[in-house]
Amino acid sequence: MGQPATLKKISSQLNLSISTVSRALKNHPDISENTKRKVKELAALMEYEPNSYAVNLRTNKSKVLGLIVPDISNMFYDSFISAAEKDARKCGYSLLILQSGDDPLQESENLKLCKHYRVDGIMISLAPESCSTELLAKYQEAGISIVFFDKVPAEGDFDTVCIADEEAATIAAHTILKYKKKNILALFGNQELSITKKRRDAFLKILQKEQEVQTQVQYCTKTEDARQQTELALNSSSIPDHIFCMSDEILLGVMKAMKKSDLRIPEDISVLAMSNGFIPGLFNPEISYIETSGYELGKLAMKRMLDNMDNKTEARSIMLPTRLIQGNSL
Amino acid sequence: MGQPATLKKISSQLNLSISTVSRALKNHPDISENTKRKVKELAALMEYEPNSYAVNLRTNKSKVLGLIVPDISNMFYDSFISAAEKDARKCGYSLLILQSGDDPLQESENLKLCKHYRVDGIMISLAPESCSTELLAKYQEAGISIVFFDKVPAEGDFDTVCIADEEAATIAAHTILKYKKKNILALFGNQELSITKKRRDAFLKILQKEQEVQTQVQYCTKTEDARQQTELALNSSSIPDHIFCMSDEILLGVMKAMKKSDLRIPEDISVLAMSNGFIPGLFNPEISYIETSGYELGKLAMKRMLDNMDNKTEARSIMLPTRLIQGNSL
DNA sequence: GATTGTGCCGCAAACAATTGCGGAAAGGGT
DNA sequence: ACCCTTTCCGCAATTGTTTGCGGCACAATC
Repeated sequence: MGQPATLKKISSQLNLSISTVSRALKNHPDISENTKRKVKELAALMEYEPNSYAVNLRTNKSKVLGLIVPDISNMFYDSFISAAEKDARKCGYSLLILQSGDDPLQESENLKLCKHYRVDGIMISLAPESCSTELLAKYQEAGISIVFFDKVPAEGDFDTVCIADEEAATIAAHTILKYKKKNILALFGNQELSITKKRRDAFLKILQKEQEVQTQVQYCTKTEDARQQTELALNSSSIPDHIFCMSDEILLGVMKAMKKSDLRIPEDISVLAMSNGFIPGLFNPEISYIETSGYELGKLAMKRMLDNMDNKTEARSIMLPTRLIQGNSL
Repeated sequence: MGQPATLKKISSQLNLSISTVSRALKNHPDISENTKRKVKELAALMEYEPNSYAVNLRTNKSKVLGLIVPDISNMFYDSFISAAEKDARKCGYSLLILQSGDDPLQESENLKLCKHYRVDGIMISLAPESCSTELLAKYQEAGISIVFFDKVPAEGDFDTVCIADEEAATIAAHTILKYKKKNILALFGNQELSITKKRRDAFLKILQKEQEVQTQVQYCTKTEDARQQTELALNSSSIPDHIFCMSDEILLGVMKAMKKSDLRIPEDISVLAMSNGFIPGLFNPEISYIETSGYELGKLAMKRMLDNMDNKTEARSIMLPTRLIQGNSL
């Protein structure tokens, strides 16, 4: 019992051929009920399980999907992964999860790993300055389904699933206007990312129509940057009456700076964020936010991947609708 | 170029045998330098890569490790996974990550999946009421390295890696005594878990020696439970002068309740938690905590796993030391 | 000229599962 | 007695890689 059971071992025990055992276990009509019963009994006893390597070798399918994210340890991505894993499991797929660490080099290494493990599909959120799209296009040619999510390529004919960035930013801008805010500090992330550009452009498109509204845009890649930017603004001659945060990381920095000031939310200054939902609830008052759900995006992306592998539908972009979740910060 | 390159294709192009090509690529001394050069050039051109299924089939090794956690979307586990993935990659291993959802049934299904994919090792944090230890013992017999982490089995001769729970709880208790607290509300998690028992017992062992110190113990499985318990205590006739939180989830519930009251931290009531480090920094004042680092535990567990697979050392329990991180809540 | 040695390479089996094809045995019909 | 059908099963090839063994050809030695 030490070594795992194989068809060969079962067949030699029963004085049958390997092929007969294989067919018996698969209910092939050629095999008599009597033989089937005996084979199945022994197989169960020996805890036989087909060797997945051998099966994969023949079928050239692995039932494994590659999932590449910048960092697993991240509110957004971990909920994405959590959702994706659950839905993948339901359809018999497992996930090979790899981190790029926002490094283009490591990203391409990850892709090679996916190739090496011959995954059936790859879901990827790109690193900044990624140069992996050509490689991915080649993989797609070779029959691997590719789904981009969240950080998607700006160009190319690919399957993408992402937050409805323009819509979300538009909702945010309209909400801020509704509350008659006039002096807005808008904090965005890495301005190289298309996600940042999309959100910023849609946001500004609304606000710049209003002549009496002042909007100051700043970019901050990290929480600490956001804290400093906020502190600067709060100590400036024209203190903003509203702060907009493009992400959870930025919101955290803003709130750290707010703690040090004695401005009240929302009486003196209001706050609106775009968030996965966890962080805004931690503050008092709870921060209003436009929901950008990693969990929902994970479900959507996995659905797309599974559809894709069934019936090679053509490439298209899918957006996850967003909505305003009201806290008391506005 | 559509189909992936194989030894056979290379060999037929060069009029060599498959075995010669294989040996040439592996720098076997039997093969002439001339042939090696030609083979390697064509292999590079055709982007040859050994079929991992075929290799695995022969070697019966996969270079994949199974990693089973209750939920990926969790502060502690996502930092654990992040660390584990990085270190695994360095040694040529990849991770198959599965979620049990704290469900014993799904946990055993995950284990079967690991078996099916013939992983080289399994790292697992057990679900409550798990009944997987026998199965895991069997897998270990079959040659799969098993490392338990965080939620480890109470009994059995296994490799375990976990937070030094007793030490952490002891530090917590001594810290609380140092600040002369007399009326303590101590909130613990699911009392079925050995992690809870260990922390509670070590904690109480110190505090119950002190006659003038009152300690009220409550169990709360979720954030909301913790909030309710805290609210109850704050509205009771004897308001505690200190709250101890066994975990981040509990700390969140406590702080939600605290927001509604006008008690000041640390003047009116002090707080000490056990935490991964992220949550305590979000509050004002920052909460003091005993560090229970998922990231460090991930590094430690992966090291143990890799050691284990190299030189079958005997089973042992490893503890990750902890320390007090001072905020201003005490 | 026959033997030995060396360099270079191919055959075939092994890993495990799957499957088209063919074949033996048994039964029934003429 | 012969043929045909049905039932049940095995042979062998296939997927790609690895490896022990053996073998061919050419050169060197006795």
